[in-house]
Formats: sequence, C-alpha cells, structure tokens
Amino acid sequence: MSGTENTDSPYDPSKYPPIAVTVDVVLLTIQDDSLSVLLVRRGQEPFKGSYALPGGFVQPDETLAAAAARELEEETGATGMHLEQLGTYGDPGRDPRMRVVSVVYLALIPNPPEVTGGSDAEVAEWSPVASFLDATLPEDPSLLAFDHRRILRDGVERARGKLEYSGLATAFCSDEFTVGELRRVYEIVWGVELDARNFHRKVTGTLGFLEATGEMTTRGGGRPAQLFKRGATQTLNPPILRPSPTVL
Amino acid sequence: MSGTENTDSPYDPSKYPPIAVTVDVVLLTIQDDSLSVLLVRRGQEPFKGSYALPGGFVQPDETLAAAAARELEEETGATGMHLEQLGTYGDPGRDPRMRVVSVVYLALIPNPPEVTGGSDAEVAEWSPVASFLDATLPEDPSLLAFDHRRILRDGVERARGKLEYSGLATAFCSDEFTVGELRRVYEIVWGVELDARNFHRKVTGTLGFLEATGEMTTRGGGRPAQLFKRGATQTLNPPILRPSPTVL
DNA sequence: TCAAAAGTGTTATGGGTACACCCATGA
DNA sequence: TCATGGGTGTACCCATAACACTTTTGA
Repeated sequence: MSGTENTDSPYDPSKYPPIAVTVDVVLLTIQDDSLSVLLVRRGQEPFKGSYALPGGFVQPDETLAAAAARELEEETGATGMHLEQLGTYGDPGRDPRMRVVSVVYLALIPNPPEVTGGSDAEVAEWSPVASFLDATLPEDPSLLAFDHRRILRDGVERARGKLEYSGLATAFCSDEFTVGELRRVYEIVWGVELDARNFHRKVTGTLGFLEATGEMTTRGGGRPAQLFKRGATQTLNPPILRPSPTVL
Repeated sequence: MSGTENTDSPYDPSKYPPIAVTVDVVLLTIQDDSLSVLLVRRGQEPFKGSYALPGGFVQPDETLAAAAARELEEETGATGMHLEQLGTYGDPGRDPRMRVVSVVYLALIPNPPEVTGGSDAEVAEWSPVASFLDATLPEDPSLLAFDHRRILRDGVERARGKLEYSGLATAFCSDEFTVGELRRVYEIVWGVELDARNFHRKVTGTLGFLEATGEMTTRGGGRPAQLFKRGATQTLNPPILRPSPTVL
C-alpha cells in the first residue's frame, strides 16, 4: 500500500470506491413501563419479514444529523427530540447487496406517538427492547435484519450509561414532569429499583438538572408533587449512580 | 419526501448518492511532557501547506477499523495500539471538492515512533495538541485543514474523559510502567497536578486496573518503583476523578 | 380511615483529600 | 548528606445508603 507518492491526494474525488452511505436511527421511548424501540418490518429481501431500524440514504445537501431527523419525522411525524450520533457501522458484507456504511443516531422521545397503521409501505411500530436483546433469546438473524441487533444493543447501552452523568433522562419525560416520573425513567431504563427518598434529594440537589415550575400536580395519585422542567445543565455533577451494573 | 411506497428498498444499490467514505485518525501520544498528535502537511490544494489528520479511502474489502489500522501502519509503521471509533463527520461542504463522509478513529500509542523524514510525499510529524487547540489561538483555518480542528478537539476530549472511568491511560504507557509514569500520563493529558500519594493508593487499589510484574526499576531516579502491566479491567470502579474540569 | 406517593430528618459508612511521615536509591 | 521519587498512615470531609417519620391527596 505504498506507491501513493505521485497521486494527487488521498481524497481525489475521481476515484473513491463505490460505497453507499445511509443514516439509521435507534429511537427509544418508554411505553407501558418498558423501554421500547421504533422498528420497521421489511417488505423486501434481504431479511424480508424481519424487523429493522428505520433509515435511508443521506441526501446530497443535508447533514448527517439532518438526515436522521428527516427519517424520524417521516416515520413518526415528530420533531425536536434528543438526537445524538451513536456510531458508524460499515463491515463489508453487512448488507449482502453492496458495501453500505451506516451512520447511526440515537434518538429519545417522550410519549411515543402512534405510528402503527401509518400509510408507508414499511410500517413502523414500537417494540420493547427486551424482546430483541434478552440474553436468553437465541441469536435469531431473522428477528432483526443486518447487524441491527448489535446496533440496538449499543444504543441501549449508550442510553443507560448517559443517564448516570448527563441530563439525558429528561428526554424521556414530557416538558413538565415530577420527580417520581423521572425516577421511573431511571428504574425502567436501568431495570433496577431506586430509593425514592434518596433519589428525590439527589436530583433536586443537583444544580441545573431540574428547574422548578412552581406548579403542582396530583396525577399519579398520592400527595401533590412539584412539576419540573429540564434544567440547563448537560453534565450531572455529582452523577446519579446506578446500584449494580445492568447485565444485558 | 413521501412517495416511497413503490420503491424497492431504502437501500436500493442502484441509486445511492455519490459520497466518498474516508477514514481519518487522531493518533495521540505523549512526547516531551506534552500530549501530541500525528499530523501530515498537505502538499496539494485545498488547504495546501496546512496540517491535516492522516486518512484515506476505505477500501472495498476492509472494515472501517482495519482501514484506520492500515493508515496508521502506513504513517508510523506501528501496529497493535489502542484504536476506537471517535465519530463520523459528514457535513456538506466540509471538503470543497465533493461530499466526503469521514469516519474518524482515535488511536493511542506509547513511545512515539520517529516519523519525520519518512519517504512519503506527505510527511507526518508529531505536534503538541495545545498548538492547535489553545483557546487563545485565533480560529485560523489555514492551520488545520477541513474540520480537523473540531475533530482533534473531540478526540482530545474523548481521551480526557475516558481516563476517568477506563483503563485507557495505560495505552500511553509502555508494556511495563511505574505508578509514577502512569500518574504523569494523567497529569499531562488533564493538565493538572495530582497528589502522588493518593494517586498511588487509588490505582493500586482498583482491582484489575494494574497487574504487578514483581519487577522493580530505578529509571527516573529515587527509590525503586514496582513495575506494572495493564490489567484486564476495562472499566474503572471506582473511577479516577479529575480535580477540576479542564477548559480547552 | 386507609393506601399511595411526596417529601424531610438522621445516622452509619465508605471513599476522597490533605498532609505528616518513612523508605530506598543515586549523586 | 541531600535530593528525588516511592510508598504508608491518618484525620477530616462529604456524598451515599438505609430507613424512620411526616405530609397531602383520592378512594
């Protein structure tokens, strides 16, 4: 792989290998006390009938993040949710038709919008991530297409980790939420039980994490609870530590 | 962007937009008590004369990580160093010639190999990252080509963060190293001073981080120090906390 | 009156920090 | 003997975990 001395540039536009670039999205939400992911059922080969992450080609004049946001809006109609780059997956052979490099984004949304019954050919639906990641399940390649099982696992792991040291958990909550609702996010995503009293002190004591609205609510029953909004802080100091590492 | 009902697939190989996929590398090392990065000086337009991260096209039959390892070996002759995906940069216009999506890897190496004076047309050399990231520097686009300043900053930030909760720091050390040498890695990368006594207790007390070799050394002067090897643990528990956030 | 959820108070514990102190070498 | 870096002991501080206890609603 020497002999590059007299080429013009390593980026010479005229001779790049043919590679398709797509953007896929791991969109997570909390539905019925379960961490759930948006998947589409494939109508064509390969992996016809399997589930797959929503995605598509990057268009010539949009950023990668814009492509992810566009895919999300096409599938859910929703905009403005949390969106971050998860990673890029490009092993040769991951798509049997040609070399495809997929830039994958992780997105989080509260109150999952109704998507089942949409008019698209590939119908999107919410499924609990446990149905695909549970360690007791066989590695069935017909369940999730391509390398999407690994991508989904990476996405869930990213979300779990970021709950500890970032304000990410509020991305699963409505604009206004109670401490109890926020705690349930942590409990569901981590799969643990947290002490409600200590959790309350911790999150209300972390400067910039929550912003009080002054409003109260009795939704959920019991004593009225304060309503909070997301605070400005993106990094939690000190972090919210999870009791024991969740094994997936 | 509807009307996709009767297309074959979102990945239809016959009609992907023309996008070049490259792999770039942020290779960091510690040289002369400074965190340094491997850069090449560009011999062609655009950005002729500027520094750039080493990189090149992904070849049809190699994984993305293999492409990064190949680029590294071409520039340094070294193999087997720590290598992890940093992120993917693909804004339209980041390369004026055409749409280029760059998958960037972060690599760490101990004992920087001599690279200046190599036979390649684009000569690689080590430079302290501070020369490019110092906040007091003007945003001179002729210093680092393309969006490589932002990429370099992201890479350094990743390395700094991972020192806290992973065994990454040992990737800057030789196979066998002393606690003092490891501490100097933390001090240089973070730009802080650490209490040598507490640091010693912390790292030797973190199970799986270090593995004693039984050997001693007097290199560096003073009382002989134990030599350690990298341990098996990839996640540090408890983490090594940096005193105050380093502002870049 | 009871169940349920929101909060507050209190105590024990464990890790972090600061720093006094001793050890083993080369010059 | 001194400088240099290695390593241990210890006291204080503070965040956490555990849990008793009070508050405020709906049923």
